[in-house]
Amino acid sequence: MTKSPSETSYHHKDLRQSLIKAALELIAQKQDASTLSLREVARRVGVSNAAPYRHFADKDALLAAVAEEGFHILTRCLNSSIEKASDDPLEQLQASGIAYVKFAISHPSHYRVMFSAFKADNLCYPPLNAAGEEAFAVLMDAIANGQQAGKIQGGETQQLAWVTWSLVHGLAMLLIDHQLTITDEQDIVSVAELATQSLINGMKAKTP
Amino acid sequence: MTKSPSETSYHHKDLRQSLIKAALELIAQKQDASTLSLREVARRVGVSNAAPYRHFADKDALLAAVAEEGFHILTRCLNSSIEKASDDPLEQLQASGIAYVKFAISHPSHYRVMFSAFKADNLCYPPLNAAGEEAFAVLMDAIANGQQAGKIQGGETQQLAWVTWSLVHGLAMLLIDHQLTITDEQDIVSVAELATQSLINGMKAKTP
DNA sequence: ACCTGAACACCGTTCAAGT
DNA sequence: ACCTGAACACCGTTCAAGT
Repeated sequence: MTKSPSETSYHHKDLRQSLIKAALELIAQKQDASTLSLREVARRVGVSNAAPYRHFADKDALLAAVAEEGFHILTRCLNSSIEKASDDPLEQLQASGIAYVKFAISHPSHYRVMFSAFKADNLCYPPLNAAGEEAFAVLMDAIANGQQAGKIQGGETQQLAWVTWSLVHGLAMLLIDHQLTITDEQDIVSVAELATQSLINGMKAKTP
Repeated sequence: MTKSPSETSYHHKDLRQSLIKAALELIAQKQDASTLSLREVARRVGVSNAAPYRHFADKDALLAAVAEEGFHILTRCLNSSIEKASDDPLEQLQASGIAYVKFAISHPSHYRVMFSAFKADNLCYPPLNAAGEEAFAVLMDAIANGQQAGKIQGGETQQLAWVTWSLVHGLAMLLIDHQLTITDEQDIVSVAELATQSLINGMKAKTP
């Protein structure tokens, strides 16, 4: 009986993917992702301290891969919330904003890693950049739809999308870091509704 | 000539205050405050690794003191922006929002330390909590003034303040972390104006 | 080609010992 | 009372050496 390479303590089928998976599992268990160590990830996979360096340039590169995965999941959450909403572009925009906040509070540590890894001006991790822009594009498209339907004020679509992103990102961060005195899940959704409702109201096209 | 205690390599006049000051200086120099080490702070003050532990329980306690100082400065910035504004409560609210974002981008590392240290539900550092609430109270008062003047919709003042805080905090964080493709100082102010203008517009009392 | 073992330069933190 | 020196248990990262 010769063991297959994947069963020995030596070769792994795909150590790269195993490391990302282990990092995700450890991050999900922690309330503070900054305490995650590369050695800890290696230990969980059952590999030496140095092994990850065959697949990632450094710790940041692994976290970038983890962040990329997070943006893909976020994009799916946002798209699915829009599909579930009505045909009204304004309701779609609000639904995606609420879904955004819900995603963040459901995966707090993962969300923090996403936003400590993602830099719009940094071209070190192109797939991460693409994943981040893909998620942002959902918000931006929702606003563009509202503008084309004449329900949102015209003009700088990108700037309005930045403003919307700021609102949901800020609320998400304050909630994740326990900087608002809210704990009840329903109260969180209420504030998210008030926030998105207020901003969208303020961005509405002026009815003649 | 006997040297005074403050001049020997041994006693300091006020090592506690010197450590906070050194930490602030080091943080101001760094773009990433998470790389700040306690040993580095001790080295800059010219004291042993263990010395800080006579004045702070641990590294977090020093960072809490640094964060507290940050919230005091922020409070002064917000109040001063309101004093400079017109009598209109809505303009005062917008001015404080813009001042908030300007403070954050002027002291990015300090701002990050403030929001990684401050926890509304954590009573470990009461002075930090008080300083954080003091800054938040400026925003909340501005909104309450707008409500009393009949210019902002009535109801949950605290929730509206949370929403406003979310907007400026989110914009601040996205700017600090270079997640928006803006670098020009004037463009930043433009977005901050658009953001605060849009939200305030959406929170306005309905004119009969 | 892929991984290990051992090493280097750092941490945060503790504690006996010095003044 | 306040600080030092040395130690402990951790890191991230590198590199010769193993398979």
